[in-house]
Amino acid sequence: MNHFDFLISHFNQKVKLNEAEKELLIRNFVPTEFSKGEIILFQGDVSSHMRFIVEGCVKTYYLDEETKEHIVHFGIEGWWVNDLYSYFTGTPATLFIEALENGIILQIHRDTLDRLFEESQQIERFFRLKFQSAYVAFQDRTININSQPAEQRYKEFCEKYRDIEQRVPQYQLASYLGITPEFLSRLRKKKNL
Amino acid sequence: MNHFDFLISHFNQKVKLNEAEKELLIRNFVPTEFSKGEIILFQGDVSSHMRFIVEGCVKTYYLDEETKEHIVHFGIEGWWVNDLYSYFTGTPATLFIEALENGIILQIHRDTLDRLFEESQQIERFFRLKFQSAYVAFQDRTININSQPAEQRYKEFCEKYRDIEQRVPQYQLASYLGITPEFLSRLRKKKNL
DNA sequence: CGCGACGTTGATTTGCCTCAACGATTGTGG
DNA sequence: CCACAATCGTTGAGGCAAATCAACGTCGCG
Repeated sequence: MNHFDFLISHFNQKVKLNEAEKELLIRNFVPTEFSKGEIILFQGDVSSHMRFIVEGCVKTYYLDEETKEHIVHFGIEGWWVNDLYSYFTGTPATLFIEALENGIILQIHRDTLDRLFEESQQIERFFRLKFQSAYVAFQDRTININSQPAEQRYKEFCEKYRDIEQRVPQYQLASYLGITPEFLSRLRKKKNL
Repeated sequence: MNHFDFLISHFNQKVKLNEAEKELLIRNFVPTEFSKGEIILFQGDVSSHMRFIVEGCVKTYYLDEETKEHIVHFGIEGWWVNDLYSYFTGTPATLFIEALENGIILQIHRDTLDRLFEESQQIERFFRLKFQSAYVAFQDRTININSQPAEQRYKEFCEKYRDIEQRVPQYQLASYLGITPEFLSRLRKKKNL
């Protein structure tokens, strides 16, 4: 499947696009390759694109006191990645986005996307629905973090994102879960007995 | 100011409504009174309305193992309150919404609102923008919880929501901050020395 | 007045962190 | 193809933030 077919079928899971709208997407989303270790968005830069992962794996994180890495999200094929805060407000990003594998994203500039919204309510609707789910996922996560001990959170992550758990190093998973690599190691040990 | 003027000026902070659109809001939002202690949304029910607080103060929370209360949000005049997860997906709510004071909300049924979206792109846009900010606020909060100790979180809450801090009992604030009332008490004591 | 809701305080426990050291694996240049 | 470094996971000892449990003071209210 080519990149745009993937993008379009992704849209069609939420809304119904006509041919003209498909054309709009094809003409305005730009494919970009990235390689392992490459930083796609820098903290401090303004994020002015929406980015859809066609292939590969990325992490989104921020630095604590300029040193310690806190992972906020992972992303793989079929996910959108961004510092939405920066994208929406035009302020400098607090998050980095970095490639964990080689891959390809489709991206579109905010100005272009806003123009598409004027031309197609279906496209605007898609993003409304998308932001809704993103919100819901975050609410879920916040509830989870506050009410579950680390062990439970780890277990649920494995069930929910087996595909991601396999692809990222353990210390980064620990960072996502909000614990130290050492502690995660102890949890895993206990579990396997 | 009457309820609808308040609602309309709230919309106009984000989009530009014409007279017909204002009429749509006035005709389709329904004012409802609630009194202190009343439960506006029950866990287990499906949330099928968007709710805008015109007056009063509410808390949104869930129960942990059917016993312990975890507060997710507070809300006062000018805020929207909901279990968006339930609203978006039509599944039973995980959250309760309960009044901390007497007050009034304006509410609209999901089916009605979806119909308004068909009639007015401005109204749909307003909600897209609204969900964007809601998302951003949640991201901010998640980052905050993971990287700051309780003391710092308390301090920031007081600065940011002085109006709320004054209106809710201390043990509920503790719940929102993710700490025990006892520990919050110790923090406050330390602070005042 | 007396009861229940709320805040405070002390003693103890615990979940998770920090620091430090040590294998195992991978990759890279000589 | 080996040697060495770097990267990653594991293990142990000790420490700290915050929880738990229990008791007590203080309001406001029926």
